[in-house]
Amino acid sequence: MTGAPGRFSPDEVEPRWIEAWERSGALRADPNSGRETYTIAIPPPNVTGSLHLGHALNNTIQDVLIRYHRMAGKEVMWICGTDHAGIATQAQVEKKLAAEGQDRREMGRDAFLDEVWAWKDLHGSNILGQLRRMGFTLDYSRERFTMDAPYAAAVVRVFVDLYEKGHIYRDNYMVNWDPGLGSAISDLEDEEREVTDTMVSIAYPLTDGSGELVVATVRPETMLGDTAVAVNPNDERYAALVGKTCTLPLVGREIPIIADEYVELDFGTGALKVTPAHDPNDFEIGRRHDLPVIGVIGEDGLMTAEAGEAYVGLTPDQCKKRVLADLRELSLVRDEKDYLHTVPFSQRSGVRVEPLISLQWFCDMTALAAPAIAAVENGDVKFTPPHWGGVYLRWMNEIRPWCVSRQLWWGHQLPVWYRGEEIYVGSEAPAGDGWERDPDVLDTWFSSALWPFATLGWPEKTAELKAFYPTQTLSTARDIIFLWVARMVMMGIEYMGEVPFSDVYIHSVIQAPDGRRMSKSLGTGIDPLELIAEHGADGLRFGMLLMSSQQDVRFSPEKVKQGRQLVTKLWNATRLVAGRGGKVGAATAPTPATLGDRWMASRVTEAVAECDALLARFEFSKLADALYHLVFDDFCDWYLELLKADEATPEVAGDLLEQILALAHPVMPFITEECWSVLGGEGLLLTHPPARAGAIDADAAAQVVAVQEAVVAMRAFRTDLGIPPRERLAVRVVTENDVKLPTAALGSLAGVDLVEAGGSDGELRVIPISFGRLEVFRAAEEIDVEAERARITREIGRVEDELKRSEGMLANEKFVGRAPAELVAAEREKIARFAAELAALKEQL
RNA sequence: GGGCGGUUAGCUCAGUUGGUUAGAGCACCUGCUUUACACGCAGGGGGCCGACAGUUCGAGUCUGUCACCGCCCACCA
Repeated sequence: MTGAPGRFSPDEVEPRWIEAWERSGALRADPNSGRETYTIAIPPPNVTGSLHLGHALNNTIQDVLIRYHRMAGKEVMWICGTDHAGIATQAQVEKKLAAEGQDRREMGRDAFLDEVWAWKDLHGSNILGQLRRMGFTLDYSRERFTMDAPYAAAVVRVFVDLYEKGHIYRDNYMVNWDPGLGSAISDLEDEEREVTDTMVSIAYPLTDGSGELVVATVRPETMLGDTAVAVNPNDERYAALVGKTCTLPLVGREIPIIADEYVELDFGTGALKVTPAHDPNDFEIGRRHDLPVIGVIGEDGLMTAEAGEAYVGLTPDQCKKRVLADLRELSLVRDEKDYLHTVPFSQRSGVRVEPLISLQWFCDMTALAAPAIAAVENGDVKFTPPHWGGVYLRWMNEIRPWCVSRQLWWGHQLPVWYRGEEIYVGSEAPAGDGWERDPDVLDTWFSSALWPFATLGWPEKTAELKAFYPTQTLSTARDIIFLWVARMVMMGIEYMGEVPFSDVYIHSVIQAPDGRRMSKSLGTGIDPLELIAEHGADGLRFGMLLMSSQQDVRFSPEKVKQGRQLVTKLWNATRLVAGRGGKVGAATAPTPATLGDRWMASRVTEAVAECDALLARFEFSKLADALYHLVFDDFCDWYLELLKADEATPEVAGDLLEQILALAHPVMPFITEECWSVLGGEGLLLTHPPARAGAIDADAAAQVVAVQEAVVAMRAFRTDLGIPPRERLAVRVVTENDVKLPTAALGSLAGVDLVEAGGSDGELRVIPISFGRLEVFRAAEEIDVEAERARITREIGRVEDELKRSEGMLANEKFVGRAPAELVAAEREKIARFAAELAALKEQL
């Protein structure tokens, strides 16, 4: 045994079992076993990342499912691996280089990529080590990485294929440009922040000298790229101006005044300056009216030569000030006021997103989306909780082209070559001289989208692919439903002809205890490794499950502590059972003979059914709660007390504990494995058959419930009257309605001596119970009259309240007339019982 | 602006198809060195279930309105 008496040291015990599980070979999936398979593909963590609470929760959920199905005899495969995480990883390495005074542009692409690979080799095993420490039984022997050669080949193949099918194309389009990163980012990678800008009204003189048109803008610097002014076609104020031109101040360009429905009549001045190069809406207006596109902000985030000599090279902010000063000098500023609005910032670099027109590669998603929409509508893919299916469908039904190119170096370089105006897309460089490969790489999510089948060897027809695709369950947080889940469904259907998973479980997001998001940068992060050090991996796993929910929850360390306490409890229960000769691994289940054994066996049966049902519905917090109460309340508080009183047998106790350990193993693999071995278990609980469900023994259950009620009533009686727990009391049991009260059990659990009628000395006190009464005989001098009066008075008050409530209900004619008859009858019965109790109580006063 | 989720004990959360007496853990109070466990055992206090209105014999549960919190989508310059 390990640790001080009553304690259990996870730090000493847990690492041993991790080794044993891996050594056993049970984590390696066998595609040829012929057994029914159960597969989960892990959401691949960032290769250089480290474990956070999101991983702890999500992977605990997956490990519970994996272990549960493994014990159930399935061939399980938990696909293991990591993601190259283009932007995040590149940023980490660039930061490190910057600290050393280096810059990737100076060192060149090849040297930089060498650095990233070196970084990956150094930090790449970190997170997998941490996942191991949590006890997660991934198939580590088949670890995959999204940049491994075979995986990369699959990525290229898909890109080329989508290009050949006409879904992938190159286009000038407005993208979210991240000037900090120097790359386009997808519209899923920005976030809104509130900003107070100045809304400026600027007068644009009409070219014919007949007046001016005042436009309102928060970005005066972009006026340098204006190619029109738009008004609403129904705006009577400006109707006469449509078709005329005005002269763009500072630039002198003559630009048309056009009518477009997009312009709001009642916002600003009702006249909108149109800058197709720098605003998504203006870009659309420009396309509709065939306006020229003049880019005045470059990909470096600075003003271009197109902005004019006076402004080139300035930042947009500097330019804004200069433009405003120049306009004021010309007396063209008509109004300035503060304006609070939200604008997009890059989640990646934190810099304000600059909408720019840029030549990028896109993937049209409409064709791919159609079957993926159907798959959710017809239930091939089922979301839990279900409303996320609706969220998925709303997004899919309005899906937009996906900008798949990123101006990064770390990632899958586009399989695209250029020679002059020629474009070649293929897995190898085309023949001939002068071809240059596109330097851009693919959005990381492009490769992630292939995860469920590329990890299994696709496009080769591997045994693994045949055995383990499609997978069964995908567990993830909601923030990547669009980025990842939807795209996996689309790609899975396109390339495998089948959805990649049948269930998507969306778990809650764990917030910081104060309700803010958990993040390192906010300082609200909590390190799972510290929690493991303090409470063990089992405690953390249990705590995370208890916190898991359908809604977001705040992290509460008490839940982890609760898990730790359950670990300790199991450990101590095991010591007791082992100390009395209980063992596991009986060839045939011992027959429960005593009442205690029969009852507990029945309870275990119920618990097994309950846990099966909860797992099938992904109700993990209820699963953890059910295990907790099974162990604490039923097994320890009642059953082991019955065992001590010889109302249960060690043989059965060992067997029932075995079932409980098997039931709890998916949740708390370490402690259950340890207890199992202490109790003489052969082999590993890891591959043990699941907890056995026997029969429900209603008779035993009824008797134990009766004992429990009587024991609790006795204990309360003692407490109220200040009778020490050790003082034996003489009690006579009187039951009604043929209820059999197992008196031996009652005597030992309540610490009383049972006596027969009339034979006892002392004063009689009556404790009412639902099926009769307990009569307590005590010597007059031992009775604390004050305490007794207080107790009885309190009881009378309680019963009177009940009586009043019941009578009130029955006095209501409508209730009696319309409520179901059995409810009314039940209420009448209650009245009779309360009245009898009340009378008995009053007699004692 | 649209959509989704939430608001239950001091704290973190459960509450099945509406049934009248709303649960758990932690925290709190009172006992207890009961021979597995003080990371324990026993007993106990604590809630007008966000507000208002409605449906119903009966509402934490159903309907509507409102308030506040969170998230997603769209992004009126």
